[in-house]
Amino acid sequence: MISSLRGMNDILEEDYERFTYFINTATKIAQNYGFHFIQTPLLEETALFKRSVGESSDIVSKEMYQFIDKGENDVCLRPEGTAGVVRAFIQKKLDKAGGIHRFFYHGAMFRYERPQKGRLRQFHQFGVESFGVDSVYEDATMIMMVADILSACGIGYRLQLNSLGDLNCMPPYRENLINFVKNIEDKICEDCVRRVATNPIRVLDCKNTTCQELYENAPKLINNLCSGCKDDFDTLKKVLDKNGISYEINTNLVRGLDYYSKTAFEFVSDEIGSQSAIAGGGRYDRLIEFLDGRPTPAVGFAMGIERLMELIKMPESKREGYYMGAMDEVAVDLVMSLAQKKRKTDKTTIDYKAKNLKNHLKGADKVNARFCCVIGTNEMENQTIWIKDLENKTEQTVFIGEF
RNA sequence: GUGGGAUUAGCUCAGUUGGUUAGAGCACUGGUUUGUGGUGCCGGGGGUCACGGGUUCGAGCCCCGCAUCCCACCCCA
Repeated sequence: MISSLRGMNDILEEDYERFTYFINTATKIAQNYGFHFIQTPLLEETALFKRSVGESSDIVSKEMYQFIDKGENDVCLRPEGTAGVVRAFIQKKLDKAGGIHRFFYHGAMFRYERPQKGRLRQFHQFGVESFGVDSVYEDATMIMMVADILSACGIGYRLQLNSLGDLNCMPPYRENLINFVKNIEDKICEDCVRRVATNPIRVLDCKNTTCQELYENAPKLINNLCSGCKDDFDTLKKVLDKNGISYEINTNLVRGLDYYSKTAFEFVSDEIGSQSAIAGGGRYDRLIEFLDGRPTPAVGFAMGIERLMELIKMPESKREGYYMGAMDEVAVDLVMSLAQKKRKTDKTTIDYKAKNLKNHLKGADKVNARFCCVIGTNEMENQTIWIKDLENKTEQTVFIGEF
């Protein structure tokens, strides 16, 4: 037997229902916020992700499905969604056109990681990107949109907030932190030593308790923001307060992708194990110019659909459509052609075997049909069809011409 | 990539110190004295016990390997 590759799942039946329900719910909300769908390729030039996500990140340095194609292009399956959307934005010259452009997308992403609960090699994200708005109110809008989507799906969450600063305040802070950590380098764990070289900010959320104690007195970026970043962060908190969104400040919250600045946020769930981040995002004002576009402010987020799947509360499924069957062999052909007509307007299920009424009612119930329609010898004689409404438990017999 | 646990029917799981033909519930399927379901009763099909080796007179059970899933690290949605 051939099975699917490790970390790559089929989505069908119940899972597909949930998956679609989520996409539909999130799509409706994104549209209400004025966003438009964008679809970009699954395969992109490898350089796109090296430049946007950053070569120092684990995602790019060891988790990409990368290969040389038959035209000798260095390509890879997308490990995240933002880079492709930004590439499309620039390629369509929307950066030069100016104005505001708001997009949402959903689709498969690929990362070669060791799978566990909530972590797959092929997984799906729903994401949103906004270009051309530098107001921090847009950041608040992003957060409220995520909150709306999660609430609409009945999903509980905690929201964590941080500011990563900008070009004015981040680089000096970074130096500061590196100096602080270098002084205690002989006491920190191996991972942290490595982080100082690759992504120093990440030492702050090391899980090692010894490290945590050592970092307690480390400088915090939130206390070293420049006035612009501080004002924005204060405004963001104020807007969220006014709109009833509760949050906690997590000074150790660092986005793993290099392109983020200023606002960073993460929605976490306590119900799904260690892969607890269900949505994450923030501002990335410098990414468009990194990718050779005209400097354009931007902010976005992505949600991991598989991580949400088991948390989604689905509405109860309602009886729908028709079930049709014959109680006598001679009626099967008639049932078939009537059902074919019915399918033009309604969901219709046919049973091709002649059965007694009880079995047909059971069958109608099994497919969750609203109406059970049956033709037997009596009906054949009178050219009628017997219909039972399985919800109201009412019955009627109508002429075939009126069905 | 590192460490730990699990794997028996479609699903959830029993299976005694190694001993005849491996079980249950649900699901599926058929029947059920004259044409009324979701909720009665009776029957039926379905297992290379994940896979590959080994020990043994004999392995679902013990040993080794491997795959997948789960958990933690790591990373992140």
